This record gives sequence, C-alpha cells and structure tokens, in this order.
Amino acid sequence: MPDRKTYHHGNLRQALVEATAVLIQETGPLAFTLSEAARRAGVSPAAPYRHFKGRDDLLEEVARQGFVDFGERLERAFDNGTPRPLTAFMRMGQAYLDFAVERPGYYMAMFESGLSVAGNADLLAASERAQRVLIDAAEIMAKRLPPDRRPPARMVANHIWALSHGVVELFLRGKPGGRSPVGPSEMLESGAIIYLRGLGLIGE
Amino acid sequence: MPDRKTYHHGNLRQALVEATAVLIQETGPLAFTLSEAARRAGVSPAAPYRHFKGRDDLLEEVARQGFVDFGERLERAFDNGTPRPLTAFMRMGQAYLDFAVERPGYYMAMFESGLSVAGNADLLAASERAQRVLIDAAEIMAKRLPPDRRPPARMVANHIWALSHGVVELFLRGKPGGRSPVGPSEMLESGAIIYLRGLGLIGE
DNA sequence: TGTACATCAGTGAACGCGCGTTCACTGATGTAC
DNA sequence: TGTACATCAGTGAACGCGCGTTCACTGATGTAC
Repeated sequence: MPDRKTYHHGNLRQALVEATAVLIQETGPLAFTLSEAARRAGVSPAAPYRHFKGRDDLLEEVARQGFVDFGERLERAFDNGTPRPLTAFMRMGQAYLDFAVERPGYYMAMFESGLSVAGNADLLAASERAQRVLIDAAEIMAKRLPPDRRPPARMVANHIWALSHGVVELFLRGKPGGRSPVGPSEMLESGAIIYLRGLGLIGE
Repeated sequence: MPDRKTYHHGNLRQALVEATAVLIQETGPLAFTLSEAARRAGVSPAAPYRHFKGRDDLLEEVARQGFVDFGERLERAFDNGTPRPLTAFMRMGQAYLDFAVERPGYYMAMFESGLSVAGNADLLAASERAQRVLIDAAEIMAKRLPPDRRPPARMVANHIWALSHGVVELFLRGKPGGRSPVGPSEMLESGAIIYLRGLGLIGE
C-alpha cells in the first residue's frame, strides 16, 4: 500500500480523519471501515493504530472535529447578535444548514453514527460548546421580550435545533417524504420565522 | 438451528420482519444482519431467501410496514379534526412521538437506515400515504384562517414534521446535546404551540 | 560535524470472525383422481 | 378415503469476502555527545 514518496506519512492522523469524513459522506455513517480509510490515506490497514485506539476512536475524533467547526461557524454567524439579534439568529440557522451541506461526513458522524457522546470527554465538551452557542444566542434574542413573556433560552434553542435538524434529515437528503417543491433553506427560514413570530419576536 | 416443533415455520415472513425490527432497535439501523434475524426467528440463514430477495428487501419491508402503521396512527389520532382541528393536530403530534417510542425499530428502518424510498414502489406508496395524512390535517387546520393569511398546507405539514423528527432524533435518543431537563413530549408540544401561534391559529 | 542509538511511524502477513448468498437436498403440505 | 406426485418451505454445508486487530519487523527521524 505504500503509494507515497516517503516512508512516513507526515500527517497521517489528520489524513485519516478527513478520509473518514469523505467515506461517511459516500457510504453512510455506519458503513465506513477503518481499512478503507487507511487505503484512501495510502497506508496499510495497521497504520491507523499508531494514532487511534481503533475504529470507534477514529469515528469519535471525526465527530469531535465536526463539533468544533460547527460551533465556530454558528458563533461566527451569530456574531454576537449584530446588527440585530433576530437577523443574526436567522443567519445562524442558515449556517447550520450550510454546515450540513458542506461537511456532510462530519455532520453524519456527529448526529447519525449512533455514537455515544458520553464516553469521550473531549467529544462531550465539543458538543456542549456548540450547544452553548445556540443557547446563548437564544438568550440574547429573548432579552428583547418583556420578562413576563420571555421563554427559557434553552427551550428556544432546542426548538430551533430540532427544526433545523429535522429539515436536514428529511429534506436535505433523499429520505422518505423528501423532495419538496421548496428547498431546505427556504423551508428552515419560513419555519423559523413563523416560530419566532409565535414568540412575539416578529410583528405581524 | 431447527428449534421449533414443525419443519415449516408457518409464518416466517412476518416473524422475520418483527425480528428485524427488534434487532434494529437493539443494534442500530445499519448493523442488523440477515443471519441474526434468521437466528432469532429460529431458522437457518438460508431460509429468509424463500421470502425476500435479500437483506435490503427485508429491510424495505420493515420500513413499508412501519409507514403503514405510522400513517394509520396519525390518521386515527387526527380523527378528521374532532373535536377541533387544533387539538386534533396536537394529538397527532403526540402520536408521532408515540410511534417513535413504541416502534423504534420500525422508525429507524424508515428514517435512519439510509434506504432509498424510490426503488420500491410499495414502500414509496406507503410513505406518501403517511405524508398525505399530515398534509390533509394541515389543510383542515389552515382553513380556519382567512384566505389571505392562509399558509400552504404542505409547508405547514413539513415544518411540523421536521420539528417532530428533530425532537425524536435529538432528544428521544441519547444523541449529542440530548438530555434536556424537559422531556421530548413537552418539547414537541411547546414548540408546536409557539409555531401555531406564529401562524395565527392560537391567540395570545 | 559525525556518529551511535533510541524512538517513532510505518509495513505486511496473519488470525479469527461473521457476513450475504448459493446450492443440492429433504421433509411437509396440498391436490388430482 | 387413499394414494401418487407436484410443490412448497425448510436444511446445512460451503463459498468468497472484507473486516478489525495483532504481531514481529523495519525504515526514517531525532537526539546526545
């Protein structure tokens, strides 16, 4: 399998992560194999064991990197709520969808691979950090409402997350019920607008 | 592997479907194997080939039966919109969640197994029938709004479907971000109420 | 600057495993007369 | 009602395959002096 110039790969660890992401994107979240990832990285099937404990460890690293990128994108999109929390929030929703489109392998590793976030402290931390971005954004947005009509930020974040995730799963991929006349992006936007109007954050 | 009394099983086809649903529920949507399903049904690994073309065919039949049951449950829950379309619609949301809880193997086969609904006419028909129930319900509900403020029924159905699916995926299972202080059922209900208020279907 | 040597990051062969699927077969059932 | 026979629904052994993982190994790199 030695297809490269040097005996040492140089950056095998990261190469394996990226090969895995591509592989998942192509083959589905559970059908990826360590052997195939090694093959694509141009090394023998034993080489990955220098960098990962095994198959699951590699998969978890893909998910972890995914959550880091995901959180950063959401944070960048929200941009502390400028110019206005509401538009920033909608922008963040779009960033959610963009991530799923541009990094499908990572998205699948994070949400569709069936891995448990609990067994890996770094993975758990990365996933919680991403979730925090959503909650903080909801918090800032909710502050625009009078306290007596202000919903819990975590609830709002979870609603929007669920809606976004549902749109990705049902309408971005070729899943049953898929192919709607309107694209996923418009679907998420219209849904979020109606929801936010229901919160009183958007007028009639 | 002959563990039963008679040489012929009697109802192997259905037994395999049910064994597969249990298996998926336990092992995840892609990790189920035809051999294990046969083992659980008490027959040799070659027996399923009398009833299914192969692994995928069996999986598709599980999904098809799932969609049939799913559609029937939604229809029954909506009950033509009695006593009022709104409460019937909320009841249908609860039925969505109930299905995911009570028939997880079928739910996973339908939405998480990565199968393509397009290649199987019966499966496609069953999935479209279930989707129709949602759309028809949204239609009936939307009729309560004046025509100039009436949203497309398909859009409303898709929003609610996405929200429900997202809640199931993120908060019903042990997925990242999971474990929220509030249960999936309350999460879906509060989200739907806010959304429907945004449509103008629920007053302040 | 050279050299001895420890460490690192690969190799490649091997293993045991369970899978999906095929095959010739056989026991049980249904049917024609 | 009995019987011959076609059909149906199983068996069990076999196959080729690719997987995850381990192992002793070796080539390349880094470091102490």
